[in-house]
Amino acid sequence: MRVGNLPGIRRLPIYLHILRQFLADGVATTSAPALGQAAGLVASVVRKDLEMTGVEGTTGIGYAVADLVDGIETFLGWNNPNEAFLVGAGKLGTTILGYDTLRRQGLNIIAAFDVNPDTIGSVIHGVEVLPLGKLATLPGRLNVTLGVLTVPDKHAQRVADLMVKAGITRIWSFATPILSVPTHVVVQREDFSVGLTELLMKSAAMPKK
Amino acid sequence: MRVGNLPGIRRLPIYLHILRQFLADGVATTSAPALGQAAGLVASVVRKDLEMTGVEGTTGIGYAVADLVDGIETFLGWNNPNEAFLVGAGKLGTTILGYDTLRRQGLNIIAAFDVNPDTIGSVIHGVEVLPLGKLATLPGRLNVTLGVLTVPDKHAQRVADLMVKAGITRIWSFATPILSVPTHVVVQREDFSVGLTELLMKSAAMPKK
DNA sequence: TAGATTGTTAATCGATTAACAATC
DNA sequence: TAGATTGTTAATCGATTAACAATC
Repeated sequence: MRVGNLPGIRRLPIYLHILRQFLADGVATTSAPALGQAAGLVASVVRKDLEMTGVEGTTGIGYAVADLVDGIETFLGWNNPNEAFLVGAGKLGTTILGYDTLRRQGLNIIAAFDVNPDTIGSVIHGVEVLPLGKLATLPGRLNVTLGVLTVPDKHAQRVADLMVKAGITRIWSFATPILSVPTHVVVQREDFSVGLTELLMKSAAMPKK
Repeated sequence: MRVGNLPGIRRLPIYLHILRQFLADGVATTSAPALGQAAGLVASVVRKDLEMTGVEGTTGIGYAVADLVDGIETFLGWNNPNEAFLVGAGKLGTTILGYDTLRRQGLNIIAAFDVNPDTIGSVIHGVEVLPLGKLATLPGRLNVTLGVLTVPDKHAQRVADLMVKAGITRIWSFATPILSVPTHVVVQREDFSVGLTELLMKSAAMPKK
């Protein structure tokens, strides 16, 4: 469960955005100082981060932008998306299903589950909504171990239990409760308020202009 | 722009969730070891984090749950929400406007802006949608410096420029591009893919069961 | 008193930054 | 050759963890 250099991994998507912009602008070669400039980081940290991906630069010249884009995407697993189930096809679930970008960022939702008879059987953004009951057997049958949890808070733990029982070992949760799961299951909790809080704290620490 | 102990600040909302659960369960007193247990952290880190908030415990006993809830909320600024404008009342913007929890987490959106004639004038989850043109003067008039950016990626930079010109100094952006802004403006970029990537990396690093 | 826990200091660990030889 | 940049090592910085005296 130890992941090498998480802060560095978090910066990779940022480089990717910048590099894609470079590609679009016809820039074929870049350098650690140039990327750092664009990302607001010093060159050393950029070099260390890029080293993770295994992409090599040329001394005195820099890096090929296309190599970096490809290398980062491969390292992040973005050009080999993971099949996933989404549980809870309500408002938030629908937003996620319609968020095309995620498909290019490692996530391929192949089915959704819900308890609402009105939504069961419908197709949301190309994904069919199945009755929650089917969750028990489908992950095992299709060998899917990644689940997106977008049910209301009060059902989160109960549904998480169902997911775990069905063989889901990786849960990306958008519900607020802290879920308790067996040790072999990894939960990533998405908490909007963290980013907002960070923003408020940072601006409070800013020198008044 | 230096913020003391950002990792610690990020953990505070987690404690808060656990503590609220304790309150609901009628638990009046807790301790660093107990909180650490629930959050998956060692007691020392919990004590250090709680120290930030200024809440004091009692040697040999622990902390009063209600004190901690109040102390953390106050420290995070959650019981004194910041007035904000939202720009881009599309799908994502609508989801944010309907996300009640944020109101209890420091965000009070008082108006939204859009260019779509169909949505202008409508009221989404209690918030009126105004024409984008009004953005130029309203922040200054109402002394609002916090803005939520939920426009499509291709308009993000242009709209950010408008926000900055209007006096917004804190931008919470849900658009993917890296925005360039003057140094007195703080941008917090919300990137869904970061959490997902973290989950995939963590589970890849897990021992196979 | 015995057990538990705080607040705080010191030790450890990991990430950031600076520096520089090698090289295009 | 002169300028620039990589890859890597060493120095610095900050966060995590362990330890413990004070105290309820």
